[in-house]
Amino acid sequence: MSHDELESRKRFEPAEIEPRISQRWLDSGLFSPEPAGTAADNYSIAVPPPNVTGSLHMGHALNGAIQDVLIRYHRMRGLRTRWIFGTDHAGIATQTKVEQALAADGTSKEELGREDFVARVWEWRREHGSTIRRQFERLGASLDYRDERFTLDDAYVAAVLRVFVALHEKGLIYRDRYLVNWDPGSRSAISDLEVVQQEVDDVLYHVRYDVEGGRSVVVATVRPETILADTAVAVHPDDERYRELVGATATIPLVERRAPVIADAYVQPEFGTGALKITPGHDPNDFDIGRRHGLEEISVIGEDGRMNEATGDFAGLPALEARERVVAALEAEGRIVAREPYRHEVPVSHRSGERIEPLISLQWFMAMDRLAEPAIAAVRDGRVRIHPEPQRKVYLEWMENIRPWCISRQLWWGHQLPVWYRGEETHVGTEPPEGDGWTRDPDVLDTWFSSALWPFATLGWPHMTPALRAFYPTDVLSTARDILFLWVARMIMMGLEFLGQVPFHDVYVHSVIQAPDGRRMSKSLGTGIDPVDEIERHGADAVRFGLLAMSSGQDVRYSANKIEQGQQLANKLWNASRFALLGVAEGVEPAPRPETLEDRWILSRVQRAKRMMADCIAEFDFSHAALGLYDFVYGELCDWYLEMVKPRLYDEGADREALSAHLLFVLTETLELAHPVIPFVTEEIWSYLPGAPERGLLAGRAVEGLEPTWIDDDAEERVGRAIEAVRALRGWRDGVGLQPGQAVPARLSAEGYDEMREQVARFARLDLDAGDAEPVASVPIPGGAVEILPGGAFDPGAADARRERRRAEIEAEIARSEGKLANQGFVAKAPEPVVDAERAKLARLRSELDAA
RNA sequence: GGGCGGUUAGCUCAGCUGGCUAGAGCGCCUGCCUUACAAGCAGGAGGUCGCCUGUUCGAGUCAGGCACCGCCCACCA
Repeated sequence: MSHDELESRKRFEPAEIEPRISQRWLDSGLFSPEPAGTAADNYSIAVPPPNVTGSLHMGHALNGAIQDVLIRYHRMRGLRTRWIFGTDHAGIATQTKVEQALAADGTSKEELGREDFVARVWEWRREHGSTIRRQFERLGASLDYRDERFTLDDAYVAAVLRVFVALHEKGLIYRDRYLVNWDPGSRSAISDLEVVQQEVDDVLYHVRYDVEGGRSVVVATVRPETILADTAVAVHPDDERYRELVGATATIPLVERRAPVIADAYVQPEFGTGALKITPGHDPNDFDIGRRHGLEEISVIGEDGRMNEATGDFAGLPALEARERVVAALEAEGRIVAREPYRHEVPVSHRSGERIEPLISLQWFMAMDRLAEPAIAAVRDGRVRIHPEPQRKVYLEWMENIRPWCISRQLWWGHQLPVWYRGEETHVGTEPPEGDGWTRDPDVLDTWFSSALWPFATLGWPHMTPALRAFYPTDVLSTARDILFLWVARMIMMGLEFLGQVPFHDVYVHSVIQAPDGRRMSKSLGTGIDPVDEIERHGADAVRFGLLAMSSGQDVRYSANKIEQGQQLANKLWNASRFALLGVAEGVEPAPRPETLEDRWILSRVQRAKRMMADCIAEFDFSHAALGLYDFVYGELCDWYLEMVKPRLYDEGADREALSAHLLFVLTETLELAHPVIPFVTEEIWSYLPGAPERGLLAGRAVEGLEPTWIDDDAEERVGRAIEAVRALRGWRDGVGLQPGQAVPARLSAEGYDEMREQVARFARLDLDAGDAEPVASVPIPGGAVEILPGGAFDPGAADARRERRRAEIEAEIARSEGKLANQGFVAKAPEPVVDAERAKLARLRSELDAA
């Protein structure tokens, strides 16, 4: 780490530095603390486990940056900190991916058989499962990579089965024939949450059914093929038109089935014909109506999406083809009364994109209401805080209307149900039953079932391990909004049920990053931006900073220039550090040794910045944390303090020891402040600080909180005033055409510049020892003015014009202020401090006008 | 259909419990290669805060309505 090397590295080059720093962190073991103590003393976060076959997208990168800020910040507060890492087996997603690979090889999972197929998926995981881990490393995420978990680890499987069996014993998990969302794409049932609505154009057919006594009724439907499964016709109880028909028997066309005309308030008299065909076997509403009226539940469409053997001539046809044939047959009988184009929303599988086929199926369900109750209470009473606030309401709303969860999936990749059958017997247990002739239920559990156990199954539950004691409950759960119900709510329920404690104290729901044009970022739309590419281009610090800076309580558009801003910050800090490190006296260690007003000022400003950071982190306000850091580094440290310090630092004759110590101290505090946001550049700079090798990694440093005695209002006021004066003077100089380098003879006639006189003169290039000639111009500054003396080569016309413009502005503002103060309502009703402030402002403006 | 959020400079966004002469970054204009950084420095232009009503001494900030935009939830054939 030689002086020369530092001298030559004029830019921060993330590509060459980051891998090295990353390796040092990994080798240090810092991210893998020994479990000790209890969760109350420690800090932990369980990462939302990415899909094992996945790769890093913007959501991961943002969430990674957020969690890493929290983790690094708390680790640097000296807490034993663990960020639990692992991946999710992601049932459908992974199975689909491997199936596609098999198809490309000209084979299929059926050809392989279940056992070989599952072996293939494990192989796939060995090959592709570490991508996302390496990508998180590149981001600088200080996850515990040494203790990686997978939701199909043996121990994890044991936890899942135990939970299943326990809930079954409590009667909360049960098997039922029920209408489920059947996804013909993955050929599995899926849960309500995996269904999305999609708008399609359909035809609404009006079909005439015969009713006994030579009467008839016309119903409207978009799915004529389900007529074959109709078991009733329903009308509204108050519908005068059909009053006579209620209780009569209708005949279902084509199948000639006798079916009652029933009255049910669900029917909307205004829609269509006001009469509704009832198909309990293939429609969720009809299913409910059917159960209310004790109707038969007939299935005509099978799990393959084709008409089943009960449909006679139609058997074997895909439902859509059957529709045309059914319509043709109805047409032949003259039963199609009308057809109208109809645009509506239909349920579609989120996974496969195929249209959901509601059908009755024997599946396993979990009753949710009893589990939801304590999970609602935990959020209501604040044991779990959800940020930002609106999400809390969304959570409660959903939980209060929770419905049973279909947990069985007809897949091969996942946790196979711990259920065995033999004839009429059913055995549910963590161990297979005794005796012969048992077959295990082939179904696996919904992936989210195992994810629900994540915060404790990763820590060794059901055993009370040191890790579980040390890190459960975790502190924060940070996630995207789309899995608040799918995952977060279920973790709270399971945590409370099995551990008796909430799984985390705070839930932070972060922004969704949209494409720059406001559309969703997605591969298929071509709107995705790969965070790894961005890391390569700009560095991990830049990407972290940028994502944090653009995040907020709501969705945001991706902003490339925030990433660039982050890169600039890293580079700025790097160069500011070079300046300090190359300029300080040899052999001096960092220590607070303020000698001058500006030394006190910067010390005070650093404390303010630390307070800002602490507040922002406590409020999950990451964009202000990042931008506040930027402001401090640019607007205070670099623009002013480093510039103010230069003459002293460059004065070879002076004793620079105190200044050097203080400068290094300020740098140290800045690095500590910045590290959670931009860990790489700060760690790199840290390694150059005198005495750094003995102090180890910055990432592992336990940092003091802010020191309140260093907050110095007096220094802030005085230096602040000098800064304002310099700005005014620079603006004036520029406005009157003075060359930047040219000194101007001037006289300072303003209050409060005792210690700052020389600095102001230097920054504004004033020659303050220019005698006592009559001034030719005057520049107002706080507390008075700077009078410009003859001899400066400036444009007097421009100066006058500028002065006039300024005077006009001030006069306008004075008029406004006077008007306000003349208003009796204002003086009488506004709070006293506000009125006083207004009076002070008016006085200030008047003196400014005098000076101008 | 219900709920939530947004609409502030050319762009992306800040503006907490009402007191603002409305800010930042980028972009733009002007001037500077000033011995940390030209991926830099200094200065500057640029906004009737979506629209309408109201509350108030005072509204970007609060209330009501309207108009767009986005998201979530929901079983109208």
